[in-house]
Amino acid sequence: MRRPTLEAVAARAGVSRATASRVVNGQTTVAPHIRDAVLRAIDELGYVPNSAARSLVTQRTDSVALVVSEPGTRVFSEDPLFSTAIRSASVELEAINKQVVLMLASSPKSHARVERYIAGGHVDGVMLLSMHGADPLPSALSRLRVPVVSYGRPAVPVDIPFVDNDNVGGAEAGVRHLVETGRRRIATIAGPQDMIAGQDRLAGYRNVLRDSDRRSIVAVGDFTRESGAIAMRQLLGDDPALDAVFVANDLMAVGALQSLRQAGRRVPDDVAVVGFDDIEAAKYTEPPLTTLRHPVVEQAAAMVRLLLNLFEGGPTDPIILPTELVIRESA
Amino acid sequence: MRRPTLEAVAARAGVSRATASRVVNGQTTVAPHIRDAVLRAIDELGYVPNSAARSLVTQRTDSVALVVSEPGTRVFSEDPLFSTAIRSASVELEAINKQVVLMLASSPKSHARVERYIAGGHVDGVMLLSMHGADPLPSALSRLRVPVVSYGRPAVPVDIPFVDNDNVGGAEAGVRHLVETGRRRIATIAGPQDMIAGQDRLAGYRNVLRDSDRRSIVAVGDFTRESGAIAMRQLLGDDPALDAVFVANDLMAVGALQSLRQAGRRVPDDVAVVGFDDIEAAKYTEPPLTTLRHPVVEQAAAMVRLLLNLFEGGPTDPIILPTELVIRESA
DNA sequence: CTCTCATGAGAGAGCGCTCTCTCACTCTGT
DNA sequence: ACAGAGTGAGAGAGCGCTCTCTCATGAGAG
Repeated sequence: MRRPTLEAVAARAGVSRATASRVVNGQTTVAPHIRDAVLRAIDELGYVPNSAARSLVTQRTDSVALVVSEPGTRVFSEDPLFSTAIRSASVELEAINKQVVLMLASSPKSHARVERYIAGGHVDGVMLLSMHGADPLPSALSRLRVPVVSYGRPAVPVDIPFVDNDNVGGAEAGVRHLVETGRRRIATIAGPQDMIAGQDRLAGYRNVLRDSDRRSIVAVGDFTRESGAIAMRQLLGDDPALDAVFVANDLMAVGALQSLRQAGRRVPDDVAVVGFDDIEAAKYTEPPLTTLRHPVVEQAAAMVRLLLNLFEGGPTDPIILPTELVIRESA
Repeated sequence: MRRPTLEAVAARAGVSRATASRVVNGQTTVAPHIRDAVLRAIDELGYVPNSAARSLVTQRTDSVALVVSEPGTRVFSEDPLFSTAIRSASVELEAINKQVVLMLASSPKSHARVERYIAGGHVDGVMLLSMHGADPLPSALSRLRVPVVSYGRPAVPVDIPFVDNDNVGGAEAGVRHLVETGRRRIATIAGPQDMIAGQDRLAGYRNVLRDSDRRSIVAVGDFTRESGAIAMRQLLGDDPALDAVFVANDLMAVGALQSLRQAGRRVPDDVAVVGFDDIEAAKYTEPPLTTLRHPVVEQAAAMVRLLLNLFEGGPTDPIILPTELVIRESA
C-alpha cells in the first residue's frame, strides 16, 4: 500500500533505475521508445517522486520561507496589504515551482523557531516581511548564509536585497497636495516610529512642511484603525483649528475619519484628509479617501525576482517602486 | 563548508551515530554523561538535523498544506476573514511543530499542481479553505488517502471532517432582529450561490421571511464590496419602499451602505442594514454595522485540532460553531 | 562463582533518489 | 575494414538519518 518508487517504475518499464530517473527529470539522452515505456509505467503506477529522497541528494528543497515578522497580531489580519503581498508572492513562486512555507514570527520564541527552521536547511531561501524596526531577524538570517530578501527596507543596515516603495516621496506628494490646495494647518498621524514606513512617511511630511514654512503637528499611531481614531481626537485637542491631516496609512485614516465625524468636522470642507496605501476600503469611506497608491503586487513580485537573482547570480540591487497620488474626495 | 552531520556530532562526542541520534530524538536510554557529551558536540558544531534525510526514513514531513481554493483573487486580498483564518491556523500548527505550506489554488492549472504536490507526499495532511462549491479539490484530495480537513462545509457531500459556523442560524437571527424591530419589507443581498455560506445564509433569510409572512426580495452579489454596492442599487430599483436589508457579508454591506447613501436613504431610519461576519471594518462604517459575529480564530483552531485527531485517531465529527448578533447602529 | 537478565551502546541495513563512472554499441571517416 | 568519436543505458556509490538487531557490561540471584 505504499507509494511506488522509481525502482518499481524501472522494473515495470524494463529499464534501470538510472534511466527511469533520466526520464523523470526530462533528460534528452533517452531513446524515444524507452522514454515512452517509462512514461507509461509512471502513468500506470501513478508514480510521484519522493521529494525527501530527492532533496536529500540534490541539497535543494524547492521551497522558500515567507516569514511574516510582526510583533502584534492585529495588523496582520487587519491590513489587506499583508494578504495582498502574500498572495502575490505565492503566485510568483508557484509559477517557478517553488513551494511557499508560511512562517509567523511574532514572539521571541517563534523567532527562535524560525531561525532554527531556516538554519535546518528546510528552504532554499527566505522572504522577509518584516515590519518591526528592532527586529533581530534580518541580521540573524543574513548571518545564516541563506539567501534572504526583504519586503520593505530593513530597519537596521544589513546586507539584504530589498524592495520598497518610495515612502518619503509618496508622503511628500501627499502633503504637497494639501499645501497646494491651500491648507494652512496640516497635521499628521504618523505610523510607528520603529517601522521604516512610519519613519519615512513622517520624514516626507516634515520635508514639505519645512519647505512651505508651516508648523508640524504630529500624533503617532500604530497603523491600526483604532490608533488612527485616537490620534485624530488627540490632534483635534492639540489644535482645533487644523484644516488638514496627512495620515500615514489608510487604516488609520479610516479611524481618523470616524473621529472627525464624531467631532462634527466635515471632510474635506473643514479638514482635508490624505491617506497612504490605497487599500480597497479607501474607495468606500465617507467621503472616499484621497491617498497614495503603491504597487503591492508588483513589489511582492519584484521581491521574488530578487530572490531568484540571488539564487542564480543576477543583479540584487535594492528596488524602490514609485507611489502615485490618487485624488478622491477627502482632499 | 557544508552543514555538520550526525556523523560529525557522533565523532566529536566519541560515540556512535546511533547514540547521537538517540540523544537528538530525546530517548531516555542514554547515560547522562554520554548525553551531555553529545549535546555539547551538537552545540559546538551548530548541528541541525537534516529534515530531508529524516523524513525519508520516518515517512513523515511534519508539514501541513493550507490550501486556499478560491476562484477569483479579489476576495482573498479583500476579505480579512481569510487572513485571520490563515493566521490562526498557522499559530496553532506552529504550536505543535508543524510547518505550514501555503498553496493557492485558483486556476485549474494550479489545482493540478496542488494535487500533484499533495500526492507527492510532501505533507502529512491538508487543510482546505475552499470557498467555491463546484470545487473539485475536496473530492480529489479525499481520494488521495491523505488526511484532509476543511474550513467550511464542503459543497459536495464528501467524507471530509469540517468546521463551520452556523450560517443558517446566524442569518435567521439577523433577519429575525429586523422583523422584531418592525421592519416590513426586508430585502437581502445574498452571497454567491455556489458557495455554501452564500446558500445557507440565503436559506436562513428565507426561513424567517416565510415564518413571518413577508415577501422575499433578493439580489445576489459575490461577497465583494463592489458587488454589494451594485446589488443595493438594484434592490432599490426593484422595490424603492424597502425598509431593511440583510446582507450576506460585511464587505457587501459596506458597498450597500455606500449605495444607500448615494440614493439619499438614511441608515437606519429609512433602511436598516444587517451584515454578516463582523469584520473589523464593521465598527468603522457610517453608521457602525449591526452584524453577525462568528469565531474565525476558534474555527481555524478547531480545524487544526480536527486534523490532529485525524492523525491520532481522535473524534472527527463535524464542528458547527455558533454565531452571535452584534447590534450596533445600522439596525 | 557461575548464570540470568536488564541496560546501554554500536553495527549496519535501509529510506528513494541523483549522478558519476563505465561500458556496449552504432556511426563516421580514412 | 578498423580506429575514433559519439551516444544511450546500467552499475553503484552515496545523500543523512532512523531503527532494529546484536552485543558488551555489570548487577543480582542461586
